[in-house]
Amino acid sequence: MHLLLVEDDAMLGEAVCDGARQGGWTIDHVCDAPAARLALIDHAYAAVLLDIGLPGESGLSVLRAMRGRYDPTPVLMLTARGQLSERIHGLDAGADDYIVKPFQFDELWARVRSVIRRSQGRVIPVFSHGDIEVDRSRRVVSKAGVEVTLSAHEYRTLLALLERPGHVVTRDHLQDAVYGSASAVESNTIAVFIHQLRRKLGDDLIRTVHGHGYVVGQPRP
Amino acid sequence: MHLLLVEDDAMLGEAVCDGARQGGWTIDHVCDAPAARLALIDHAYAAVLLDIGLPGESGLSVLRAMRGRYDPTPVLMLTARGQLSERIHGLDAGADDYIVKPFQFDELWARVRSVIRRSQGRVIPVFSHGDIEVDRSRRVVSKAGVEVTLSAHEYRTLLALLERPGHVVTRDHLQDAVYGSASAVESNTIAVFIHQLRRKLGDDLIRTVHGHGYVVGQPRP
DNA sequence: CTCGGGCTTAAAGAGATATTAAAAACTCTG
DNA sequence: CAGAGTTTTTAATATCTCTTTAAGCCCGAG
Repeated sequence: MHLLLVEDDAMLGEAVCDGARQGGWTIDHVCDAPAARLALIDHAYAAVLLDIGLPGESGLSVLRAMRGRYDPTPVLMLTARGQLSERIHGLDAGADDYIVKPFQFDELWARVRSVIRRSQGRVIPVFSHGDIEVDRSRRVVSKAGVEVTLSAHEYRTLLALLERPGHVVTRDHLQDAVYGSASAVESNTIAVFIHQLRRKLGDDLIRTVHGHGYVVGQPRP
Repeated sequence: MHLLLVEDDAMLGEAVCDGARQGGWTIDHVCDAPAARLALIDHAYAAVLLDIGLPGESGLSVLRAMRGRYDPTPVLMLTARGQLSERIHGLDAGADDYIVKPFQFDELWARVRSVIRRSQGRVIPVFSHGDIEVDRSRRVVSKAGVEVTLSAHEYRTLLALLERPGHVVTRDHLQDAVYGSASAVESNTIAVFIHQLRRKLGDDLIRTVHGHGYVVGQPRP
């Protein structure tokens, strides 16, 4: 079981990571919202432990982005004492539970187990389109049952497209998905990734919409 | 039959070890949770005698870690009188039985025999992948029926990989598996162990996933 | 037909991983 | 307790993969 911890306090973060590993989980730790975004694109986690009070971009916006693209991964908010409105906003935005800092670790793990258990009914998404399948929990992509290896950037590009089948995804959006919103790249990297994806997965999967971007999905009538 | 005793009280520990040897068992004795973790990775024991009230990290977390990775080794908790909640948590976390300190040795051995007998039905895992076999109870690895000798660190690295076939295991996770969570090593030790494993077991077993870690492929169906 | 966006390619630059070999730390044995 | 043999760590180098760049070609829209 893979968890994601989004927490800027290094001490607390380390402690939570240790605890998680002792509990038999594996856990990734990121310190800010942009990193969290990228991690969530890369993997399907069993649950996310999300500090709301992040420096810069708030944890809430990460949560909103997740729910905006129908990512059902359970989210447990970590909030500071007294921030009642944060909690309300969080639950409103689709968090599954919250715990107030400072907390007992035992309680934290109990809540994590609880949100995971409650989410068992939900399906962990395995994107598929035609003979292409993406298992996000293993980070494995296959075509006609044969495993295909993708680089990190190729994988992120593909996921960003598969998340909205039938919708045109702009180059800018893809750039965000690959590099985070602080996109500092020039040149035609996205075009190159698209080209690699087509080479590895076949020309039919990704259609280009001239002047707009790319689509995965049924040809529009 | 091999037992593991996790107990910080030196006197009691010695006494239990003596008793076990007289009873025809062999027994390893460790004094804290991290040591217990490592011992459990190294060997498959017939049973674990686990003191819950350890200094530092609780015995419960050891138990949870075991069950978290589906280690079916029977666990007999040693608890102090009156710690009812500990006992409940322990059984909850997957302990097989408990005994209250101070105890009669006769009763202890009766309970040990009992949990071992009850566990006979369970399967002691023998990992295998292709022509590679790992017998955890004997700590023996063989390739195509020929025994291969691995050093302690190589063995731990291999087990950490085999525990999640088909999943990418990060370098950090391997580091934890080899050194415990207080990983204080620099340099590329993990890379070296992987290299040795490939040399001894063949290049096909462990695949590297660039930027993520290593995978042992799913056993061919 | 022309223009601009899109595609393809190859190669340089980064970054990650593999491979060594030797030093340091253990272990075992006499 | 010393010395031989092993394991573990370090570190430097080599190799490989991924990423980015840039230049030229192709194609669609107007």
